[in-house]
Amino acid sequence: MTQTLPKRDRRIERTHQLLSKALMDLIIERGYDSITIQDITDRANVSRTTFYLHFKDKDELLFTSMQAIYDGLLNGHEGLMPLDIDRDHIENLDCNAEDFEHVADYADFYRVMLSDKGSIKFVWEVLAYLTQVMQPTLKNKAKEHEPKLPLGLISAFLAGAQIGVTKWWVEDDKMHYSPDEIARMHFLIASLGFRWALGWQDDGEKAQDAAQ
Amino acid sequence: MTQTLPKRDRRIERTHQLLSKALMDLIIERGYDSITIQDITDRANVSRTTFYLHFKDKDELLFTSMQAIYDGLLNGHEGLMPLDIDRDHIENLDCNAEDFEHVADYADFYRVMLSDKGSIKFVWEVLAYLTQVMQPTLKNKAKEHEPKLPLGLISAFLAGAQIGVTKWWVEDDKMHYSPDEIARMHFLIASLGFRWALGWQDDGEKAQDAAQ
DNA sequence: GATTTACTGTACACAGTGTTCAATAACTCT
DNA sequence: AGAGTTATTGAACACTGTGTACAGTAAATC
Repeated sequence: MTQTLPKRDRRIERTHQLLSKALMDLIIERGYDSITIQDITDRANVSRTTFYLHFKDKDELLFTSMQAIYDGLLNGHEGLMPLDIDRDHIENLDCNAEDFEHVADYADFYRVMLSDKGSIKFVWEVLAYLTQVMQPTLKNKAKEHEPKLPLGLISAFLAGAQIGVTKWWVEDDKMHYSPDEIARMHFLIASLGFRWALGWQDDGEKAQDAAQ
Repeated sequence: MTQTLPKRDRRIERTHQLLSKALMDLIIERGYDSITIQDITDRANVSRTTFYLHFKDKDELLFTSMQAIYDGLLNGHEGLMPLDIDRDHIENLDCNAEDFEHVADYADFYRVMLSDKGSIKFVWEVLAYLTQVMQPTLKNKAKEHEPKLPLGLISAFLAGAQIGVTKWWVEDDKMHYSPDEIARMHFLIASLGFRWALGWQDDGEKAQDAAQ
């Protein structure tokens, strides 16, 4: 699977690592947008010319740097989610606990990137990632019953909500809750709705009537 | 209420309008980030020096320009929401139809601003706006029953979800659904959860057991 | 009509981008 | 270990955009 391509020059590997590390550190220290290429190469002890030999711009470095991390996450998801359809629905969709653990691991990074000092491309990338990751699960679920809303809308809703909750968690809640707790809470409100979250279940029928 | 302050110079009014209009048009044509001050002043037929006489930077112009629009929206919300606690819960929280109508009115603008070519500060501004707007309603609701989750988390969840749905609506759905339809769908999944949206209600108890 | 104030064009220093080039250092491969 | 390849380097360059200063002009207010 991990093909050993024409053996990459060690210098390339080193440069990539140095630049990645420098970027990540700088993001945490000062935010993304204000960082210049010069800042990155200075920190990495690499020539600015070298940077352009490898990357088109800051964004390309960022996304390349994220790739490794996200590959790991995605594999985790793919290993768990779409296949065991017969398991309990609840546990099956609850695997986003991994997402929140991942956020906890890189908390400083996400706190910045999900703030004014972050990058909009990054936010939408995360949104797209979340959407994509839940797609197979939703499709499987949809086979069992007739969905009442378009799947695209459902995944857009859930992905957006997850970003909102994540931002709240790292920013306002200061990660007071554990990854497991926040994952559980997110899962509960996502699956049962704010009606449940606010503490009343009695008038569920009313709302469903309103659906027509 | 609309206090007639020391009577603002007509030239100031005119410059503000010209710059606002130019910025909005340019955003729709080319996206936000790539626009320069020079672009704006060229389009507005105003000197670049004049720009700096009024605004610190592009962001300041953007948010000033948005203010008027959002003031109107907020007044709509405040007039409708927090006061009539005794009305049906469902209709009471369904007033975000206004939000989607507003998005429909400025669809081209939102399609850009909620894309890679948008502005991250704008996105978080909208998120904060949505959060703030639903706060009083949630607090009122919370008085009636004991909330099962922190109110901050609930509003973060709902605000994020609304942005996700809005982005999906203008971008992927190409606004095939009407504002009313999308508002209704959003409200339904928000209040009843994805479990309902996917078409099964039978195991609601299971999930609630999982809450402890 | 006098006075105040906003607008204008030009000019400047500055910061960051993206590319070129020839010299040098470090790696790979046999 | 040596030949050949390739990455890195620093200096230089043109270019774009920012933000400020200033003095002259136009257009408001009163």
